[in-house]
Amino acid sequence: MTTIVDVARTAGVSAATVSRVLNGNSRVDPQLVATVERVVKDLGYRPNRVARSLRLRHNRVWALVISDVRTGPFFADVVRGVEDGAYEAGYPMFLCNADEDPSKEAIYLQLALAENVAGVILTPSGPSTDLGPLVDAGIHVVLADRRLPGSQADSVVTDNVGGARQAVDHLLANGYRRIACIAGPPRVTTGSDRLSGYRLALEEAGRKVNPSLVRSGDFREPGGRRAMEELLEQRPRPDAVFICNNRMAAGALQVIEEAGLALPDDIAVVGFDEIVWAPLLRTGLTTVGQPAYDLGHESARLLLSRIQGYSGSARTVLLPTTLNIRASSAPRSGPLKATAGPRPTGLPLRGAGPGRRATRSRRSGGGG
Amino acid sequence: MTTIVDVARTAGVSAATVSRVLNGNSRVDPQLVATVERVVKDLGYRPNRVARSLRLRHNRVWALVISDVRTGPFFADVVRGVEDGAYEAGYPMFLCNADEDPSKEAIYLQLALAENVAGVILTPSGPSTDLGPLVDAGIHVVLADRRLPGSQADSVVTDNVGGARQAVDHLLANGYRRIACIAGPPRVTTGSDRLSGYRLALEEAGRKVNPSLVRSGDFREPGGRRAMEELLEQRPRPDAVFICNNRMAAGALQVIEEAGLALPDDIAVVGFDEIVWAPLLRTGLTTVGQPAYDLGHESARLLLSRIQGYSGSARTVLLPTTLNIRASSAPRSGPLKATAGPRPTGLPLRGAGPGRRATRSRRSGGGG
DNA sequence: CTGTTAGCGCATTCAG
DNA sequence: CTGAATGCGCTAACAG
Repeated sequence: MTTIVDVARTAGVSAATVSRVLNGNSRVDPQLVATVERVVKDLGYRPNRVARSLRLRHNRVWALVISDVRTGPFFADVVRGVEDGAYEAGYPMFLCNADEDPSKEAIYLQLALAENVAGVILTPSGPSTDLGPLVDAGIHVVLADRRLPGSQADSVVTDNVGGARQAVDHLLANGYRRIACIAGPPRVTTGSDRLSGYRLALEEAGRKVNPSLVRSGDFREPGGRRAMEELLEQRPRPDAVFICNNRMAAGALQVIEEAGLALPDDIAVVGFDEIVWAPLLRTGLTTVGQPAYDLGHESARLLLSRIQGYSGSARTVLLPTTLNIRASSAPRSGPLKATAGPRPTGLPLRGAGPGRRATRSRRSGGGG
Repeated sequence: MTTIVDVARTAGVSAATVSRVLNGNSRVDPQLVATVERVVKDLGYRPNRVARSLRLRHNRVWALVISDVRTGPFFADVVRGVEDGAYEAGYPMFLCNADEDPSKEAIYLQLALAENVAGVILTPSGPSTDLGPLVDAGIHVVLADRRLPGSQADSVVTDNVGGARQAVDHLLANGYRRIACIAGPPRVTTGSDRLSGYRLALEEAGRKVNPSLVRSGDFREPGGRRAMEELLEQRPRPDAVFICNNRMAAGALQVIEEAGLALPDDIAVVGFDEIVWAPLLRTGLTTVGQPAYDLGHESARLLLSRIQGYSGSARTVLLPTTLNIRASSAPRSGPLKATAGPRPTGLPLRGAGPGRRATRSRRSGGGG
């Protein structure tokens, strides 16, 4: 391994001079600069980042602590957004899968501390995530995807309440009345916010929330399966279901198919998170799309601005969702058993075929 | 920030002693051990990993250099497999998206060098990837997913040749005769190996490869679209297509749908990479599944064994693929225009409906 | 068993 | 403008 002193020796200068030309923040005789640069090249010298970090007392690295890269395409896209931002800014990035496990998350946050990273982008595993030690150590933190009530960190989230509300509004408008919800885990804000949106939409429409139509999954396929199985046992059966993420949707759709039910006639479905395959499904799946890549990239941008010295109060970036309407939520056909509430409005009979692929976008507050 | 000397001082011992109790590789008076451990706890002392790495002259970190986390579920699963292995072994991991770009890959490999990482798991961007500097520096390298002909590194790959051959065999057996191929980029072995498998299957069946039925994409959706558009212009049209990864399959399926063609009657399809949504597609998609997570995890295992001192010659782990048969490749119906070759065998008429979901597994050599 | 000493590779004083 | 000296926080020699 060739060090800075090797370069200094063969260039006939001191290590300090080499350091100066390498970092270019000090005046050095152009002649020496040339010599040093040539020697650096000849010897293939690469500064040792570990030594540099020790000396500088800060480490040019970020840590990204998320739940799981595998979670549908969503987190993978977020990761890529962050990685691009980190790369552009010249920071490598630790990838840490906390896996919804607070203790694993804690271990990774301690790592961030021990590595003295420049910043952390974090998807908190729950409300008890403790940012204190990081903040005390002067390590910048940006929350991505999930809020952490009570914390003072910058955060970037999608409009979960608005997106969910829009989805349920859409189902109501299309004539569905017993709308179920497969919600996420309540301890994370993506879980609770989407459920809030569902509730809000129903309440605003003057209908009350039927607790037996709300099931809570864990954002994974088996949870979606279980929840859907339970919902299908309800009598009367729900005529629609809003599913709060794509992995649960995959599980739920399998159950629906195995039960021999058809979308949307037997049951309408709207999922959360857009997927490439949505239009290619047996019945095109209506989804609430999130700008996952942007979410990651925006988090990176906020982190970078903090690292570069911005010290205003905590910023919250709210990203809009998109409702991608497909056949799985087409207007209801058949008789309406006016279950409750008003609004037996004139409803179009089965308008949208599988070919319909309208996309509406809406920017909305209310992220809470 | 509290350092080892702070601990030493308040415990009334030397820094060396603190270091010894922390690393536990030397005998220390139990009484002192207790004192030190309590002080460590009281002060919330966390050893500085950067300083430790500098002193030890090796960094307890891995670098994972892959093409793109977002590439379908495949790389995300690989990443997770690696991450789990790294976590279990107590190593954090840099995530580096080389993005099929040799120069970006080179930058990340230099980073690995400058960070003096303990090991690198790499999906080479092409044949010119240079492992030399890493090897010279004593940094262990494991190749994952793609081979690097000429290198001496351990590698973990799936049986791309065998998987592709099996897919095409399956299409042949089901009566398809003009079987097209949307191949990956030839500079990576996953691209070339799958194409080889396609060729082998045809040749073994005594049919020759029609170059106008082979298109090469870039493993992404737009490439799949373009390739499929070109293939559909061929006259006579191909009656089946083998698509070498899932993102290209998504693009290709959209084109097929837009053209108003039905699977498998107008054209049969087999894709590479299993996806959760495959059984839920309009026509269930037959896929060649790869054990992506295992691939990552196995790579981690090989890397760890090297780090722990194993120094035998290069190992190659070949992982089996699985053919997941669904409706998109159901036995051909309709007349056979005996295009060429023998084998106008008696073929069953449209056996498998959408409900069929048989799965065959086959272990096979020939990874080349 | 424990403390003292030395240095990992680098950037930054402080003199010159 | 440049070089010598200093120390980031830690562990490994070496004495004691």
